[in-house]
Amino acid sequence: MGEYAIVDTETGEEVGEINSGDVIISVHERQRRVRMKKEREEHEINRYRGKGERYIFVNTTFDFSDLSPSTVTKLIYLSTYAAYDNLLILNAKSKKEIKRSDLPKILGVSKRTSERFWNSVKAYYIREDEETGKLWLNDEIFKRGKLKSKTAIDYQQFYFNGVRSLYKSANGKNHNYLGYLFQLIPFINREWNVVCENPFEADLDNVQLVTMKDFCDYIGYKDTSSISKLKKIYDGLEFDVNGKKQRFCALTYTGLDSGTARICINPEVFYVGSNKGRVDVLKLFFKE
DNA sequence: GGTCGGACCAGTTTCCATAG
DNA sequence: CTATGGAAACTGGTCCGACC
Repeated sequence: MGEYAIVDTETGEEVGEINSGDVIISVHERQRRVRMKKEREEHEINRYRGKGERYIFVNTTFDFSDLSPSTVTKLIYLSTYAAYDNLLILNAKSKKEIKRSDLPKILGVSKRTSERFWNSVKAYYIREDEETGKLWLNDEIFKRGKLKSKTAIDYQQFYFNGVRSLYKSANGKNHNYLGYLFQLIPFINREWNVVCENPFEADLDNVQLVTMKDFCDYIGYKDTSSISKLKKIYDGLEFDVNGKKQRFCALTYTGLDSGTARICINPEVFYVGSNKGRVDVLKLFFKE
């Protein structure tokens, strides 16, 4: 059902329509995505792997922009329940499959909210086996286990422990803010875990960092008057790492202007770069 | 100029009623 | 009984004005 028409202001002719759920991105934004796709094809990386931790790869050519931020967060969290064949199971030992009716309990939301979540992911992101009720993640987006190195550059690596701990310690209202950053995964630098314009640049001098002001643009904030609120919220997003509290992301800035702050994501949640030493240094920023 | 905080509006979530 | 629609409550974003 069309809710709004797109009309040529000169001829008055109707040239298209906008439906509920459609997403509008600017020409500038679209050009950058095209450019980044090209960059991706020109780079490859050697992957650093964490100490026997479980993780899932998420295809970064998908930015989940057709989902609401809180839905993205739920989906990423749910993906940590995937087995190696992308079947969703409660835990690795019991192999008990997750059914649609289990979702409210796992996601920690009401039945109705779970139903709405399901309605937005069922078309593409998660497949339900009609006979058995088993749930499968779309393997174009999610992959567990080994990747062929040829395509490795296209994936971000999420750690189960970090994502789960983060999801559980952020109460429901903060799931939106987690989602904002999950949606920016295509813009996160592979080596340094900072939000930036050129995510494949390994040389720190050349990384074009994104400021809080740019971040507001990306996530659709109309002005920058909420930066200080955003800062407080992201500073307050803490989760448990081996018994110690850590921040989800670090906002670093020089001087007094927080509008120029840069955003760096805690590598305990996701990290795909190659250099373990860099990761360890990054971790310093997330301590209490 | 920038930051902060309150008021208002819009979007989300929950709860309940109703249909199937 | 489950699935869906809608009202009410709640949360988050914008606007705007006060205060550095």
